[in-house]
Amino acid sequence: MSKKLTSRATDYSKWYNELVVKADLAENSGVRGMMVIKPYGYAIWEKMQAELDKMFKETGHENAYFPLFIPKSYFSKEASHVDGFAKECAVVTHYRLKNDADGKVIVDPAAKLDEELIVRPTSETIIWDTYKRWIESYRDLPLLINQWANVVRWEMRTRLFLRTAEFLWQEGHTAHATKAEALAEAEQMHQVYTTFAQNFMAMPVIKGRKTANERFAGALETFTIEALMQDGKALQAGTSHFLGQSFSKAFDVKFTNKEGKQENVWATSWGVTTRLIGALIMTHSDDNGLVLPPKLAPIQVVIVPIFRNDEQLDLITEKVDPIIKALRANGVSVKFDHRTTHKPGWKFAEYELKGVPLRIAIGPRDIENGTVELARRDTLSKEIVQQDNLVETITDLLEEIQNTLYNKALSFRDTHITEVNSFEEFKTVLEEKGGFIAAHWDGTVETEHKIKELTKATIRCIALDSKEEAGNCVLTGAPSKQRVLFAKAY
RNA sequence: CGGGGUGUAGCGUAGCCCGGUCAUCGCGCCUCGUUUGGGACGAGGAGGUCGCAGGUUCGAAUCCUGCCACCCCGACCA
Repeated sequence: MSKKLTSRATDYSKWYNELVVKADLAENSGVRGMMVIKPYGYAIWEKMQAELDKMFKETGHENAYFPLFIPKSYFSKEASHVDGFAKECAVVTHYRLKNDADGKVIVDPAAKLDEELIVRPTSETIIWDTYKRWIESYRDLPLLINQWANVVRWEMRTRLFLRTAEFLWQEGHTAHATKAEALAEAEQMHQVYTTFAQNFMAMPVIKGRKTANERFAGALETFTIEALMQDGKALQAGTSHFLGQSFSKAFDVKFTNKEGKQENVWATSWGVTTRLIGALIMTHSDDNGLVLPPKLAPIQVVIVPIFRNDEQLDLITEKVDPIIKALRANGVSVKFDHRTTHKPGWKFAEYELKGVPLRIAIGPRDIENGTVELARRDTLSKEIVQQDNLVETITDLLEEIQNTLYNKALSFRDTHITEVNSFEEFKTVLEEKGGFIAAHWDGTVETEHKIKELTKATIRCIALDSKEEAGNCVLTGAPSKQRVLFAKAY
């Protein structure tokens, strides 16, 4: 991890390689697009998990775990659902290997499963099969459950972090007595994701609804948060679905209401994935590497001592120890990198690459003057500050960096939402500027498809805060009541 | 699955068109010394079935055939 990076901020593969390696599997495996997440990248995911999990618990949810394998027959119970996932499923057909006559390992044909098992691409089916047995009365509702898990979707084409064959995620699956309550739940989780993206990832997002065409397979309404990457492409960062009664009907999940009558429950599901790591990278990175918002940085402050011999290091360590203790007491994660195997300049570059928000350098000069050198990752600026009040200086700065990153991303995003009123303008803005395009749309799937075909842009969402405004569809000229947001997306 | 491209040391690569001291260079790794406030320098060293299998040839990383893997662009998608 010491290669000098000279690529543009939008050449994300460079930083991915610092965080992950692609799986190096056996020849002929046919397994592609898998990723190994290295410890530093996984630490970022763990921070995300911790913060999200806290928010889920605060909104009344509990964690549970359901099986990795789902019997094939479960998928056929909800028609639109199987349509959505059938083309990208990994299927288990056997449960044993053996050696053949030549000593080669083969699949034992005698160990064929009667019913194939599907490696979950999402867990709706197996969870609703379980809920059927858990829900009897209105007293069992609402059922508010989340699962942290891995899922597999055999995509034809993969992209590191954004679309890998296996990815980590959380999936919430809830059951409610009324339609209104389920809808409120879907909206609530939409807000949780929005808050997480903005407050923790320092990533502004647009809250919106998906068009019928872009909805989750089986959903009546899909709420989305859409983010904008530095290269002008949009990224769907999280979705929350109002599933109506489609799954409760497909899996026959009924409860007895207060009047003693049987009713189907109302459902939601919602999820975010390791794609968020990609989103984080693509929102804030610069040519020196990652830039992490302090609230998700595994290391918030790194201390690099500058010394020529053991005596100097001892002296520095003596000064630094109470600083580290004080910082940790204030909830700041600190790393003191006193390795002798690397020089200070090497360490500076290394922690910049890793996106550590603040760096303290301390050497003989500082010992003499009672100072340290404090460097910010977001602005790459350095200043000499007094050791007194250092903890306060740092906690303030971390907050400022968090805000600076958000505001920078927000102003980039806001200057990349363009209103257009003709198809010519639509194409020009899309090609030359990128970002979101706010345009009128006649509300038909046909137009949606046609625009995608002509420009590769899709409707990212109908923003919740978009105001009613009479206009004409940018493609067909048919009347429209509001603008929707188009973009090229990952 | 269609269209394009690539496979040479841990990583990145030169060489391929025009077969023959061509297995090149950089990074990384190991040893010793000098260094240490922005990715140090010198000297020495280790590391290769040139993707795999055939074929042509006195001779193949180089030419031919087949296969495999990976990357990019499409269809699909968080």
